[in-house]
Amino acid sequence: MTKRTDIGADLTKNQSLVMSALAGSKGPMSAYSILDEIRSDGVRAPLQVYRALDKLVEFGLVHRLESLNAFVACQHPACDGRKEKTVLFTICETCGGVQELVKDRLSKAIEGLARELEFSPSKSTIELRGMCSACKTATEN
Amino acid sequence: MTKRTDIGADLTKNQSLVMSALAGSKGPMSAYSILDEIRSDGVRAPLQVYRALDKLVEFGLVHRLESLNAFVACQHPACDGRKEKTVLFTICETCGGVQELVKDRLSKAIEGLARELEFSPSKSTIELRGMCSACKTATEN
DNA sequence: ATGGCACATGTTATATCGTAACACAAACAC
DNA sequence: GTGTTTGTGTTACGATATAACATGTGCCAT
Ligand SMILES: [Zn+2]
Ligand SMILES: [Zn+2]
Ligand SMILES: [Zn+2]
Ligand SMILES: [Zn+2]
Repeated sequence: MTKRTDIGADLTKNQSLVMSALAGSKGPMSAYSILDEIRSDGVRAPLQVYRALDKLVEFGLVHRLESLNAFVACQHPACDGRKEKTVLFTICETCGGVQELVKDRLSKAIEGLARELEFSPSKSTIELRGMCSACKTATEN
Repeated sequence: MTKRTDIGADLTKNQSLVMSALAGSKGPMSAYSILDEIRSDGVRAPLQVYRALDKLVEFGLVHRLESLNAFVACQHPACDGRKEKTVLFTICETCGGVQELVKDRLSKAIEGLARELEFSPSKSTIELRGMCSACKTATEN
């Protein structure tokens, strides 16, 4: 009961439930809001959700947004699996929308910096908070 | 009792206490560990610490590390005041050391990306977790 | 087959991080 | 003085995350 090479395939029961909740959500979800969604499926305790999230993050199917204490389903085809890439998130504080990006120039800049500092990153967090283009045009009414 | 144009000058009592605790610490501190440090000075409740931290962050004297839920005194002369620059933190998971950097290449990459996406950032969070050079050489014994 | 192992699960209790709501005091503007 | 802003103090609570312990389930080496 494990393989996971296909997106969403062969997850355990709790992992599937958490994944579905996230995949069905427009924006990021907190662990507790995920729990509320899947209580009806028999999940009762926060720990069950956190454990599933840990695995999903490890698999690269879910990302944690540190500045929100929340989680999103991976939107980026290039994350495919646990390959460590430098991912950036934009988070619109008006509509709550999150966009996930991998940009070569940015990755290069980070890698170069790490080399220069002789710092070995195991994980990078890059989050931009602000206003997305859609909300901006909506405000200019 | 406010001016703050000089580092650390003219902070309120609670702000000074929090600032001193942070300045005297080698690494980042959680709000509650700051509270423990300054209980002896008459600060009793978390809210007093959080309020002081909010102001200190606003002044640019303190930064919040989102991936740690903790705070550090600003190490970077160029942060001088509340000027919004793109700051990056390296966080060593072995020794707990934090380094704060402002790098032009990185700032440019972020700015370019934001322009390209028509995203208007109000705040950026860039944190690299990993192992610092000192801990690496210490491990290669 | 059976005992051992790895891994997922279930459950209770607790730790840690952060804020709402209300009251009061000091500084300042007019 | 009176109103306004800003900092403060206190209680209570909400939100996020983990410790500790017990159970179940598939796998597989002996
Ligand atoms: Zn992704
Ligand atoms: Zn938006
Ligand atoms: Zn700084
Ligand atoms: Zn180190």
